[in-house]
Amino acid sequence: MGNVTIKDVANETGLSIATVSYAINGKKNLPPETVQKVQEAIKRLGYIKNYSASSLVSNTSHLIGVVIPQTEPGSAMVFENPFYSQILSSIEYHARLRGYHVIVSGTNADEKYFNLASQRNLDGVIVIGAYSEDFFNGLPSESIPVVLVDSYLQKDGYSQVKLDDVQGGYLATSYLLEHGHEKIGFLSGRRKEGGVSLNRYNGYEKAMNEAGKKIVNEWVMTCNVGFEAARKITRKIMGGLDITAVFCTADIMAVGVIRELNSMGIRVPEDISVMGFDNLNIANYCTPSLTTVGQDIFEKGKQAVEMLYKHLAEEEEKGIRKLSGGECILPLEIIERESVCRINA
Amino acid sequence: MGNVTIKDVANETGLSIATVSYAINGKKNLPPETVQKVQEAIKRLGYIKNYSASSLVSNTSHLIGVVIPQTEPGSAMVFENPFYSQILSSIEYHARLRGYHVIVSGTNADEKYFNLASQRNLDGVIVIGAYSEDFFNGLPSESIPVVLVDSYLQKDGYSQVKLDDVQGGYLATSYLLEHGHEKIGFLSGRRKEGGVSLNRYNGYEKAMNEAGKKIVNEWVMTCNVGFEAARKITRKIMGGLDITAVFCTADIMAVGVIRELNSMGIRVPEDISVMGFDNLNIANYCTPSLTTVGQDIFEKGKQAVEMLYKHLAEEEEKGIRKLSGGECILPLEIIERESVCRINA
DNA sequence: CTGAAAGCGCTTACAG
DNA sequence: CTGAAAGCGCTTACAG
Repeated sequence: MGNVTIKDVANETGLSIATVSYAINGKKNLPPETVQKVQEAIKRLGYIKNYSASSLVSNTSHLIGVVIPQTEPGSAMVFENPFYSQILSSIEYHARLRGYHVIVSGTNADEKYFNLASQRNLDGVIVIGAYSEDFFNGLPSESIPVVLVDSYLQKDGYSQVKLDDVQGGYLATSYLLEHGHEKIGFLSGRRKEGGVSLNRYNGYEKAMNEAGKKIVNEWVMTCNVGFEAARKITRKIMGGLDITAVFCTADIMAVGVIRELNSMGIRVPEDISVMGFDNLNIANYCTPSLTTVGQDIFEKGKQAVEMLYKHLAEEEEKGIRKLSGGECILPLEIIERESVCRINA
Repeated sequence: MGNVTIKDVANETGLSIATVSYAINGKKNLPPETVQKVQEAIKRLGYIKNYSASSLVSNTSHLIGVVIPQTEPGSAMVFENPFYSQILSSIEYHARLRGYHVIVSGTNADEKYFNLASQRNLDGVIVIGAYSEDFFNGLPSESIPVVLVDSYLQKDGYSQVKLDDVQGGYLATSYLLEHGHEKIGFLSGRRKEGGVSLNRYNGYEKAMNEAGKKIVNEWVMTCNVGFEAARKITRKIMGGLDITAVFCTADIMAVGVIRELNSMGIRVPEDISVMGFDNLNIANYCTPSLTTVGQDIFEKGKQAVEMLYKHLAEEEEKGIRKLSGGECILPLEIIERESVCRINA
């Protein structure tokens, strides 16, 4: 059982528990032979540190919280969109490398998430996605580093990992324009002020304007960011539209669009070209495979962890709790596959 | 800050910390007015229980560990296969309903996972997938409930959540036979003794035997359980095989097969019918959509949590630490979509 | 270079 | 029905 304690190690070595603790944590610089004696005893006894105890006294738990949005209240977490699982796996991996464990959590609409931070003495929190302003109330903002991924909130003291979404929308649209498309649809989730969807729309608009192309109102479509919602809007609207291409701001939507166009007998890309955004695994799974704006999700998760870690290390070293509120903007690139073709205007 | 303690609540109410603790945990049955006084003070003060402290003294953390296999060592977690993210989301959700938090973790090949159980005082562990025998060494088996999901290890005292895989293989194959197929290929991961793949193979074999159909050696194919591996084996082997249908023991493989057949100009299902297993979301994403043996992943995650919870509740009530080592076998059903067609033999 | 001791915030026999 | 007190396993000034 895990009931070998620091006390047993002290007895075994003939040292005090204080010294054992110092040795374990590399605090005072003890003579190497003392440290070694302790390490040997630890191995011999199978000692394992009790984080509950150390967390209680030192106020650091080596635990980070990861929050993932819950679309349908009352249902499971939003793992319909593989984006979340992909970034979560990257976060877990990099946290582990740094010696942290990860508590994943959806959000109870009724309960304040950040209670968890106090209950568990979390060292930091990574928030993925967009939340309402009052989600962040009750967050001990000066006391715990928070990294926001893909959030459009501009909170002081919070670090951010994001994309240049305007640029992404611009890239995608330019790519379509270069391939001869002029009548280009746009499909996204709700375009909220400062949000990802609106930013990508702005990029789309910018590219269209620069190319001197008009955007027809009906080309701009909105639905939930999901596979089924995208199928539905494709069936109801997109099929009847006079467009040669559509830019979807999420791969999960683009895959839905392709799936439905296939069903309707509308050929992709011959009749309609489809462009996505994310470069998820599923972009390879559909036929035709999806040309998309690629973001590096693995890197995104890594950066989130690294930003957190930097704070934590600084805190420890200099005793600062002041957060820099840094920002990290990751690059984007076009990933060419089969869902877009060249046409002659 | 979260530094309102039980002591503050005691001061506020004029009660002792013991009584406050009793009130919070509903231990002795205190008079309702005492309990209410405490609850009011808690609300007023914004008291939040410190789990590090309670875990330290009571040896229960309200924390459960979830282990997910890591295919490529050194890379991220196996979220390539959406199965893992889907079940994880179900587990997190149901754990949360029960008041537990979830620590997700891949496995460092070098390190013993179960250290985590001691370090964090985990109340229980859910292990998803198959692991080598010595993964389980160092697990405090009598002291902490463990639920194995889709494991083929027969460990005493571990609960199991699984499928009737033989039955699943039988169902899939029978479905194909009923649709007139006789030359039916089989694609799975490595068929280890007692493992999921071998069991599904046995179901396949049984159905073929009962129908009086011979299985040709080359029809039985093996590759990694992944999209790319399935594509590759399709290109190299399956294309040249004299079969009219193939049963893949995982949707992620079936989707790879369909994708590659599409690329090769082999029509699905007209030239080759494809059958999957799992009923993941991606079964809808491909064209044609995938006919598959459906398991209820949401329910699987739920059962895993419930089995754990049952143990935990029993422990608390009767002080038993003896595990029942129960078993839960979930039902399977054919989900018809478009990737299988009827042929005339 | 090392140790005795206080204390982190809880829970839980035990006593009254 | 309620409380004083010990103790869970650590860390960390402080003293020597």
